[in-house]
Formats: sequence, structure tokens, C-alpha cells
Amino acid sequence: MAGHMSFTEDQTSIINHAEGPVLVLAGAGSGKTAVLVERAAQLIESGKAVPSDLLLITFSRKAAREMRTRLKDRLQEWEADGVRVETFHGFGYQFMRENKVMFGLKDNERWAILSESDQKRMMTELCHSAADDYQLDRKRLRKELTKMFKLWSRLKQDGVCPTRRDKAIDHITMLENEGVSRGGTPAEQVSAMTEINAQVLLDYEKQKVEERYLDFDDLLLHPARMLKRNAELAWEIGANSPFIMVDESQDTNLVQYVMVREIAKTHTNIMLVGDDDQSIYAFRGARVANVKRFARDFGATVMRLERNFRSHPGIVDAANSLIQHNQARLSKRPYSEKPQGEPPVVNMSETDRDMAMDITSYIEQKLEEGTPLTDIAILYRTNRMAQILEPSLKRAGIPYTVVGGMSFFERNEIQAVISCVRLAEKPDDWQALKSLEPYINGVGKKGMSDFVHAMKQQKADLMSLTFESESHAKRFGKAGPKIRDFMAGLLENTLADSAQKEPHHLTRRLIEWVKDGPMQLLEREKDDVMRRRRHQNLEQLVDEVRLSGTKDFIDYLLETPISDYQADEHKDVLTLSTIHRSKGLEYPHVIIAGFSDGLIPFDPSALRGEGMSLQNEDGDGSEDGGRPEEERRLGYVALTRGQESVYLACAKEYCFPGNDPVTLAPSRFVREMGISVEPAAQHANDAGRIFAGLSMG
DNA sequence: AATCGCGACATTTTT
DNA sequence: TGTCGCGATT
Repeated sequence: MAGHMSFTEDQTSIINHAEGPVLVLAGAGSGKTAVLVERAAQLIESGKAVPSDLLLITFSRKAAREMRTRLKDRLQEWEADGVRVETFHGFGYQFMRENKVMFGLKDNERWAILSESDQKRMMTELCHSAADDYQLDRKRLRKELTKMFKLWSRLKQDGVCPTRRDKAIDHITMLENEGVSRGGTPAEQVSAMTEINAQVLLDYEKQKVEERYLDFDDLLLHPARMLKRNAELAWEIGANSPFIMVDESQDTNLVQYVMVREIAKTHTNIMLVGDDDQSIYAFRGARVANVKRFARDFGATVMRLERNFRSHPGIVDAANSLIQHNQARLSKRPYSEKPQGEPPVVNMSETDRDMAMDITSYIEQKLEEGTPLTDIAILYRTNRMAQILEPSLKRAGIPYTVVGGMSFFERNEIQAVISCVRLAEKPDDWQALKSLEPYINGVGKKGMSDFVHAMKQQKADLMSLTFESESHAKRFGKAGPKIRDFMAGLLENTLADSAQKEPHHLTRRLIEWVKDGPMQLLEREKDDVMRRRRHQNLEQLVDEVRLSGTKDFIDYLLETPISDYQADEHKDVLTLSTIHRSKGLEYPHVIIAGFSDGLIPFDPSALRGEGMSLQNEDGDGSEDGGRPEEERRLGYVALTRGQESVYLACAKEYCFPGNDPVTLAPSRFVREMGISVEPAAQHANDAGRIFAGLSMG
């Protein structure tokens, strides 16, 4: 793509910018990645920087990979490899590992990153013990804390993590009052509940420290705090990274901002690139305010990239009219100089099933015109939309990949492999051991929890256990000897020869053991289809390790909670993705499924059939315009993914599993875009009609 | 300890 | 709509 690319004046002035703080407001499709890569390349080629002087921070692993690929295209391989391209989480984790003693770890110790299921398990256990202590209903407390845990996480993303009880209670009370007010609970009960909530959350934090676990938020919070406290260290890191560039900065939360701010403080050689109109992660603590704050803190020069090279004016203009309905915006006027093209097309179907079929026939029509499937993507607001679309695509024999949904690394069989590696590396990783409980014969829930309890009490770990005799292992309860044998087998199949073989060979060996060894992972599956799927996934894991090019498969697997996977990317298949995950990507033809009020913009009460709750357009006073404006930005992101065509598919009636059918109007965004709803689906072929008729009859 | 079956349940977006 | 947790079996 890049190669002998020529740049516009606007782009060139950013590329040529040498030193000092800059804020680049870069609209959708403005070539910002190309500009960042070119700037990096020229800094290196001009001798102003050596590759390792450059630190590029991106939002997602995928974006980092893309950036790296483009650097490799543009530079010598050794140069590109020298440039540091990191996600915030990856950078934070690496920083913590390099300075682990400062973070309270011994030289021979290491952290494990908690996977989502580990987190859930830990919280459940803590909830249960608290519920028993205070004689509460386990389920109720668990439910309450699921909610609180999310808020707690947001707190940490804002740099707050109280360790004192009273402080924690204060913060939680504040959060509770901010949240949706739920009537019906007497005040004194709320405060008693609050205290218990606070206690469990503090227990969670404490246990993580004691057992050396990190969750996602810790990977940002701890480094940010350390850098803020330790100016000298921050200076040192900054000196090692004299040129810093941050992509997608509209989606940085406070701790992320603090992290880079502290590093860049002395040399102020930092370039933030972002588009406030594409800020869609407020639920994760992201604030455009952080970008504004950067401009203020550093006195940054503001530069703009407003020309859209991606889409033609038909799409750009529609997107512009939509986003102009937002009040909270930085001034910007995106435009396209491509030849005029069709504005987005709206298609109305009867039911969601019909919508799926209309989309399918639309795709078939595109295929007949010679469009490759890689050029088409279906985007939607919620993951579950994929399930509505899939049957129809399958029937038509259209191959597709669903991006995201349940992450590859979260699958049971993959988690099992990862847990094995974790145990080999961190022999007191009780969470990993617990996750393997279903696969260790003769050990059940009780046996496991007694065992872990005894191990903790006697300050023992699994490594030393393997050296002990069977009778000694009985000290740790009935399960002791069984777990001892299991661990012995495990260590033999992970650590042995690890220096001599290729990472993916080692992975294969481990997988064979997991499948055919005592765990009998596949034999446990009764369903033949399921067994095949699991088998395939395990094979894919080997591929994944190979493709990643990692030298150390243990490190690679241990970092899976903060990585995404890449298989399947080069096949000619249709892409199904949430709008969130489509950020930064582009497709010639974009289909947005479920473009209805209640889905886009999202409104749970409308989905329950209670009618649209009046979304206050005043943006409830928040600086980023609140929920309604974020939803509009989401619509904006979706539209601006399209290069040549955008097809907006909506249905009159949706029937989501577990819900009654609801009738939804086309999205209000259609009106705001200034386009009209076409009454009929001209493209529907005969088969589509017949199916539509059948499903209605 | 393992297995089966029942009912409840909950569904935005993700590093 | 399937998954998850719980309790009663064997």
C-alpha cells in the first residue's frame, strides 16, 4: 500500500515534525498510520534517531501488529525490529517485569496475569466466604459484586485504588450514588451492603498482591503510580525513549495518559494522534478530556489531518451530517476528494431472520459482480448479532470469520494448556491449578480446595511437592498424591529440553500430553462435533505459536490475556465484527446489521419492549457528551469503515433469545445522516423471497 | 467424586 | 437461546 506513497502538505508537516509535543487530530481514513510510520522511518533515516529511540504505543495488539508490518515494508528489517511497538498493557507489563523488585517481587518470582475466568473464580470464592460470614445469600452477593467490580475497575482506570477500608467505602458509596438509582432498598441496608462490598473488593486486591497476580487494570495502574512517584525512574525511561508516539489517543484512560505523560515529561517529545469523533471506549474509562489535557499540560501544537482518502464524498458527507449532531466536539471538517459515489443505502426487512437473508443475497450479488469476500464486512453493535446472521450465511455457503466474540484464548481447551504452562512457571499458581480441577482424575471441588488451603498454610508449592514421596504428599489432604503425580507428568512434558527445541514443537508436545496424557482432554467430550472442534483449536494453538514468531512459548502463552490471535487472516472470507473491534480497519463494502433504534443507538429498555427511554440529548453535563453522543460516535466509526459502499440493514421485528420479540424503528441516525429509508429490497433474489415467505408463514 | 437433570438467568461494547 | 450453578443421584 505504502511503497512510493506521496503525501499531502498536511501530512508532510507532521512527518517532518522533529521535536516537541504535538497533538494530531486525524479524521477517519486520513492516513494517520502511514504518517506515523513515515515519520518513524524518516527519523531513523535522517540519523535523528536510532530505531530503539522510538516508542510507538497503540491501542490494541492488532494495531501494533499492523504498525509493525508497515514498518517492515518501509524500513530495513533490522531497523523495523528495533522500533518498539507496544500496547499500553504490553508496555506496562514489560515495565513491571523489568523493575519487579521495585514492585515487591523477588528475583525468582513472577506474576501471572489473571484471565477473565480466574478473576471470576476469585471473586466468586471471596463472595461466598463473605456471604457465609455475614449470613447472606451467596447468589445475591455475587450479583451485587459483579456490578461493583465493574465500577471498581473504572475507579482503577481513573488511578484510584483505595487500600484503606474507610476510603474504599467512601468511593464505593460515591459510585453507587452516581450509578442508576435503584429504588426499594432501605438506606441502612445499603450501607451495610456497601461495607461488605468494599471488604470483598479489598480482599480481592489483597489476595492478588499476596499470590502475585495482576489483572488488566494493574498493568496500567501500578506503572502509572510508580512513574508518578519516582521521577528519576520516569526520567530514565524517557531518556530511553526520546521519541514517543501514541495512536488512537482518544481512547486512552487516565492511567494510560499518566503513564506516557510521566515518561515524556522531560523531553516533551511526544506525538498524540487521535480523533475525538471516534472515541468509543468511555465504558472502559477512556476520555477525550485526556487528549485536551495533553494539549494543556504540554502546550502541544495542534495539527490536523482532515482529508479522507478512504471513502468517497457520498459516505463522508453522510458521516459528517451524523456526527454534527454531537455537541461535544473539537473543531474539524473531514472531506473527500474522491469522485462522488452512492450515499449509504438503507434496507428494511420484516424480521431479523429476513434481514440476515437480505444481507446474504446482497453479498451474493456482490460476489457475482466479482467482489472478493475479503472486501466485505458485516458490522454490528452486539456480539450476539453474529448468531442471527450465521445460519443464513452457512446455508448460502459463504465462508466467514467472526472476529472476537469468545476469544480464542478463553476457550476451555486452550485455557487448559495455558494453565499447564502457568503451573510450570509459577508453581504456586493456585488459580491455574483450580482451573484444571475438572481434568485431574479423582480430585473434585472439595479435594482441590482442601489441598490449596493446606499448601498455602504450609507455605509449600507444587515444584517441591513433585520431589516428595507419596506419603509425604498426603500432608496436603486426600488430593495430595494425585496432584503430585499430575504435576510430575506436567513438568516432564513442559520444561524438559525446553532449550533445545523450537517453540511450536514444545507446544505440540505439551498439547499431545494434554490430549493423550492423564488429562484425557478430548476423551471427556461425548459430543463428536465438539471433540473435533477442540482438537482443531489445539492444532491452531500450535500454528498460533509458530506464526507469532516468539522465541519463548512460555512467555507467549503467559501473555495471552493481553494478546489477540491472528490465524485465518489471509483467507478469502467474509468478516463479521462488532463495530468496536472494527476500529482502525477499512473495507470496500461495509454492511451494518441491526441499524435500528435500540441497537444503534443502543438502549436496553427499548430491547425489552418498554419503548425507547427518552435519551437526554443534553449529554448529562459530561465533557464527552454522555451516552447518546458516544452511540453516535459508534455509528460514525461504523460508517467511516466503508470505502465504496455502506449498506444499512434493519428489521422491523427482532427476536433475541430469552427476550420477547420487539418492534424497532429504523435508527434515528438514518434521519440524522440526511438519507431516506428505501421502501423495498430491490436486491432480494427469488430464494430470499421464498425463505422470507416461509419464515413468516 | 462424577454425572445427570432441573430451573433460573441474562445478555453492550474490550485490553 | 444456551450456559451456568445447584442439588440429587450413583
